[in-house]
Amino acid sequence: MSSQVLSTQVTGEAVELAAFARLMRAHTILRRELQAEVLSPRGLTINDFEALLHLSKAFENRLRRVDLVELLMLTPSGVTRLLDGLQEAGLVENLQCNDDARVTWARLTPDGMETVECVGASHTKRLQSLFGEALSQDEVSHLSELLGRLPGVGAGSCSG
Amino acid sequence: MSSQVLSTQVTGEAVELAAFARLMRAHTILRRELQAEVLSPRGLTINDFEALLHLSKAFENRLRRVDLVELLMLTPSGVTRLLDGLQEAGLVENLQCNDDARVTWARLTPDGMETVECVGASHTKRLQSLFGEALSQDEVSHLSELLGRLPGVGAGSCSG
DNA sequence: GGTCTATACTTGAGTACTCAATCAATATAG
DNA sequence: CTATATTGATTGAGTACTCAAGTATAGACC
Repeated sequence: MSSQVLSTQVTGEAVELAAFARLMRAHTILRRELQAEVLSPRGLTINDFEALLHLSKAFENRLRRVDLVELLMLTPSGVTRLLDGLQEAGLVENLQCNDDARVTWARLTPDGMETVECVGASHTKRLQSLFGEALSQDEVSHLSELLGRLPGVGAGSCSG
Repeated sequence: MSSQVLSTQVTGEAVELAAFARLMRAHTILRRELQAEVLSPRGLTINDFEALLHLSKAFENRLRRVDLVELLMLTPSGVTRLLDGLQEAGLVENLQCNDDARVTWARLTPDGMETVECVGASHTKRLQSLFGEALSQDEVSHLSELLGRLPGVGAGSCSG
């Protein structure tokens, strides 16, 4: 039992508290940066883009509402409203399901496809520069791996 | 040049993309967990609590609006509205500044002090259990350190 | 077949923010 | 001392969500 463990427990300054605070800050900083530099010019939010991205990777570029609920970590109503906006922008279209009349697919339009490719490139580039400013590629991988071990986090990711 | 680097660059599946996605997910999961289990029962949001926490650590338990803007990563208007709520709840009070008539201090009331102590304990406990489920204490420290190196993240933290 | 629960999704109301504009008090410059 | 910029804070309007409630379809049991 190291003195470090002792001191963090006695003072109440748990490492978990600092880690959480930094995670919150990192989230806000990265989100704002991407929003301002990459997404806002195209009139998209982060979740708009993430939805398009997931659709672009999905079979036949279509996904059910519930799938997006899980992938984007939104409530069903949140997804409904998100897709309302993307439909109005012509990036996504509705598609009835023959097997189950309850579900309506959200499918990427050609416009949506083009958008996700174009925006995705600068999104990734900006992200690489933000992370790369401070961390090596191995460190980014390690960060990703640690985050992925947190309960529920690994589930929705695509790789790594 | 390893094949790993090659493949990530060619496919566009950059590690940074995965790291970002996981950071987003981790943020949402932790935030919801704490909101539901710890804060909601007391009618507080995460930022409410963080504001109280920062005030409790500040000199004479008081802080200017602009200080909270920096610490909580909110806009000035966001802080105004946040403090409106905390004042109504009787956890914070306004205090005019003699040196500079533009600033109004936000100061913790005794009620606010009690709240931050009580909520802070279960907040920390829940956080330790969430992180502890998946990560060793060293790994949490490492995670925190990596996050702290991201541009702008380290600035507002309180420790190590 | 008829009931009963579960699933997919939408709607209305409310909230926690944001941005843009504004105001007042303070510092700076001539 | 006056004009101008800067800083601290608030307000109105809009947004991206949430929760609670509701509708419609699907599947399960008897």
